[in-house]
Amino acid sequence: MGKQSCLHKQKLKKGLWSPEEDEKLLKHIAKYGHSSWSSVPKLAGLQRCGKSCRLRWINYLRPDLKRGAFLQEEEDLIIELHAALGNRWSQIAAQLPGRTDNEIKNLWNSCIKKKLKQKGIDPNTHKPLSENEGTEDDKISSGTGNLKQTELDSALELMPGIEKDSTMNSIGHYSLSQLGCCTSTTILSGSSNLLFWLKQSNREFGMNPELSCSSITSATPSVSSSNLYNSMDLKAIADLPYWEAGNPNSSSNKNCTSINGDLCSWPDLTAERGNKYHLTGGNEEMKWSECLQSNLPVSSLPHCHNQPLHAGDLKVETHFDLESLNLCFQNH
DNA sequence: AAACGCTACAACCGCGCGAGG
DNA sequence: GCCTCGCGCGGTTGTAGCGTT
Repeated sequence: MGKQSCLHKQKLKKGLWSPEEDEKLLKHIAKYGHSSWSSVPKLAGLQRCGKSCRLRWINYLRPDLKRGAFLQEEEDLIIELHAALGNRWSQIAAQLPGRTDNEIKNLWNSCIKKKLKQKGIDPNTHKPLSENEGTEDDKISSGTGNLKQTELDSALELMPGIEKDSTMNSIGHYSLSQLGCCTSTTILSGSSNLLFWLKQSNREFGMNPELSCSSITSATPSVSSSNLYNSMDLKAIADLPYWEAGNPNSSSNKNCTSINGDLCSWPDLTAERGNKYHLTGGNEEMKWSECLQSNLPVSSLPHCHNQPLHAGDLKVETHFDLESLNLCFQNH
């Protein structure tokens, strides 16, 4: 039997919140904060459960909420993020400042789904409705919040020099959203190499220094919003020879990607790749979508320093060989 | 004016997970 | 290792408001 609803524990009020209740909750949180939601109703003098108070605060009363209709740009971003993340509403919401997961979920179910269907696009797969077969079977069953196999396959298509092997599976898809700029981290199980790549869809570049892993010790590799990309073509950071997993802080092997404290670095592959994967850019303007489709040497691509990033501008996917990742965590 | 249907939004519910005892 | 508790997430249901008949 599942847990009982908090409303069963005692006679608590359900349904819509009155202005008086809102005021009580607002006053209480303004004065004392909400360190423990379970104690909020009692202290605030509300006949509600803590869960209900939390929901009311997050979805309605929070001062940083953006009210009003969604902009077209926001809808576009939601569709884009949903294609990458699926129904991970909280992760999607984290990319839209002032919007709640509930709000986005409602918009999706009541509006966006319908619009996509009208355009002949399956809202679940983001593919034309006619191509919709076997999607359930494509899902990978292990791990947390997995990519669909089809998503993994299409992502791997973006990886120059990477050939998918039969043991390569997505086992986890973790949010970087709390960091503001990036959307996801994926951990690959069974892949032989440590892989990084960045893809951005339909937006121009604007990013700057240094990929950084700021929470490697918490088993959720992530990218700091404050120090991002040294050069734009992170898709080139792929298919590295191996990762010096046993000693991530060592700089002895310059050909390895390494994690050194908060800094994640990668080798200049110029020599090995005949300039194809050179990580420093040129001065030309180019859209990322064009980069992905081009075979241009990366060195001819723009090098954008100190340009502002906006939520949703980037999709960063960081792929780790699981075994190496575990070793890394042990070493921290 | 009343009944009905539709839509968008608010709120609830069950579950999983992690922390702490 | 087990249990309890609190939190957060995603799915689902409830409800208010509006338009149509």
